[in-house]
Amino acid sequence: MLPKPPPVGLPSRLGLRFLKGFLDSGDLQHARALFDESRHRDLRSWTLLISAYTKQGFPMEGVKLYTQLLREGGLKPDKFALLAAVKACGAAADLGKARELHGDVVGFGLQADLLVGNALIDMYGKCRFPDGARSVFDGMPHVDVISWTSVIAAYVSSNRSGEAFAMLREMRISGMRPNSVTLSKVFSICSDTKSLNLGRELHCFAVRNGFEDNIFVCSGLVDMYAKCSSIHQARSIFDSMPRRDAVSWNMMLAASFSNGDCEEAFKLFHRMEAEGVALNLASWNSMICGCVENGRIKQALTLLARMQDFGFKPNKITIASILPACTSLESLRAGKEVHGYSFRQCFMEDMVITTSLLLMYSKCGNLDMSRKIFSAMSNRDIVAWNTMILANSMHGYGGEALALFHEMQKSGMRPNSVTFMGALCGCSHSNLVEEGRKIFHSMSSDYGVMPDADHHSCMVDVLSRAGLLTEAYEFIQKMPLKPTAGAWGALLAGCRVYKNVELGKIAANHLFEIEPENPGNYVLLSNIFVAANLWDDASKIRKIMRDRGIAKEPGCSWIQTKNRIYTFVKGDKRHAQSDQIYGFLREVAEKMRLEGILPDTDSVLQDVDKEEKEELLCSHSEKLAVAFGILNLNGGSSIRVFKNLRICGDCHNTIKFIAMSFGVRITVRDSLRFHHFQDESCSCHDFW
DNA sequence: ATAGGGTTAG
Repeated sequence: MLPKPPPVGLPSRLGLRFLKGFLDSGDLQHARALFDESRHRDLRSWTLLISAYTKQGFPMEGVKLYTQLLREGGLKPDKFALLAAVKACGAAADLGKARELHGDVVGFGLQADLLVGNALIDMYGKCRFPDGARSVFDGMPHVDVISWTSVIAAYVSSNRSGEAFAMLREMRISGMRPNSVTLSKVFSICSDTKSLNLGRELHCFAVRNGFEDNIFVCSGLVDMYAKCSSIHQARSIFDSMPRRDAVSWNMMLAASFSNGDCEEAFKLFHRMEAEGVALNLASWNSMICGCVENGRIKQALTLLARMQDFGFKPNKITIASILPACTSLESLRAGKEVHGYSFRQCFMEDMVITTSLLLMYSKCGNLDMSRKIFSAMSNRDIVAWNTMILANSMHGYGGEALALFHEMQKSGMRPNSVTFMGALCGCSHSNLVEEGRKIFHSMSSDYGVMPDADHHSCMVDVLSRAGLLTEAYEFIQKMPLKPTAGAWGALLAGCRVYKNVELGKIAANHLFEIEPENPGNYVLLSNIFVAANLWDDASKIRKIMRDRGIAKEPGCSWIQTKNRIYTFVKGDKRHAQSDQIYGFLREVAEKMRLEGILPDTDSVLQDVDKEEKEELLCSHSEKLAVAFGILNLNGGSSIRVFKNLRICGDCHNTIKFIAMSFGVRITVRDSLRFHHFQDESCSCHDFW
């Protein structure tokens, strides 16, 4: 099937034919090997290979190849080689290289060429440098629709909509008629800024100018209306289109998903298949991504398998869409598989993918792997930094989170609102009160980022966890925004830890108003009463819960060993190893007693006697899962347990004891954070 | 040779 590699040193004409053969069959690796071996590389081979790298999604390689051509080729790049390099550079979005290439074009005297000029404009636009695009445009002796459109597109992609519209006006004044591409570019301004009215105006403009039946324009309109949350308009345009291609269908798929209507999306997808629309990779990706966004993880995975049955190979977009699914499943196994695939496909240069991997590993409990990936990243954007900061905070490494926060700024990155969430969250989990205060106040004064409700809640958390409950309460009262459930919830949780009944009641009453259905708040308040021996108040709360039909969310823990996930609820006896598990836990409890570690019975809801309480504690789901993990270690040295609620104090003590006496590293992810038990301590320093 | 699908907080 494939052309055999020719012997080294073939005349260049023949070598080129073989090179083309490899490239046509998409075999970049063989093409490159042939190219590297060949003695007579002509300009055409260089150009072909650069374009091929760009087309296959590895533009950086294309740019490198161009640099190599200049350095060692002994050949002078012609117009087509430059065009290929400019395209590669645009796809790589490398502004530094873009400027160099611009210089080369001028050096070779090609800046007046229409094709080259347009390519330069496009390149600068993709590098998010519209001023560069504009200066190329202004220097061109002749421009066409493509030049105008590309400048407008450059402004659009940098969110400079004012200038984009100004250019559109100038274009019309100059007598140049916008074409369908121009229009669809301008539509995306409305999509991004959600300006429905502007979109409607442009829609009218399109109709007046005879673009009503244009497939490009209509697809753009579908997308624009959908993004402006006007799904009905989007649908009616889609339905009235005289012709539709895969892109129009894909737009409508995405529109349905973003409207939360998965059923409709699947209906459309099946209609595509039935009507013989050529499904492409983007169609599958839209389906997978849409399912993940709407929490339909299983369906997303099924689609991933099915698309491969149909002969489609997952690309970077597929991987970036499926990784959040692995993350939300907390499936380290699936995540690792995707990591391996990404590595083999050379996707690890892609920041979106590496950032997703960072998050996947940290949410699955493997922070070390996140750190490895992060330190291997050659480029880091704001999202990558934010994710790494947050990962450290989640795992209780507030000091590291703050170190990253400062390192990020040293590297010239400006923190945004998400950055501050991560940093503050790190402060609250690691008891860094002074640092938290400083950061919170610096937000508006030094960085011009207005703290939103979540930042405020996080700050309440910082104060409450440190036991500064009065200050936390005052902070809430002085908030310029209406305190959310998050703020009161943080205070209430602090009141439970520090046994403050008065403030606890205040916080709880606010929460009962804001979210009357949330059982957690009732349970917390009841726990506070129990700890203070206020049994009557505690039972009143339980009565209110009964009357309102609110049930405590059952605690549930799970652990993965080999290929299965084992789930445990409180008092679970369904497992084959049940007897062993309870026996193990009784032994541990006895050993702890001998060492003078007493059971922490504060978190038992019922007013029962002490022995019963201890019995109840012994059957908590997280203990069962940990015991199961230890019994099934099979020579392993670490276990990972997940829990849907917060870990209880007694379980925390017990698991710490188990980790120490068995020399095992135990990770427990509860509803708030990660706990890493190793030797005789937990990464949370008993502070959560 | 200029449309479409992707990553972070709660």
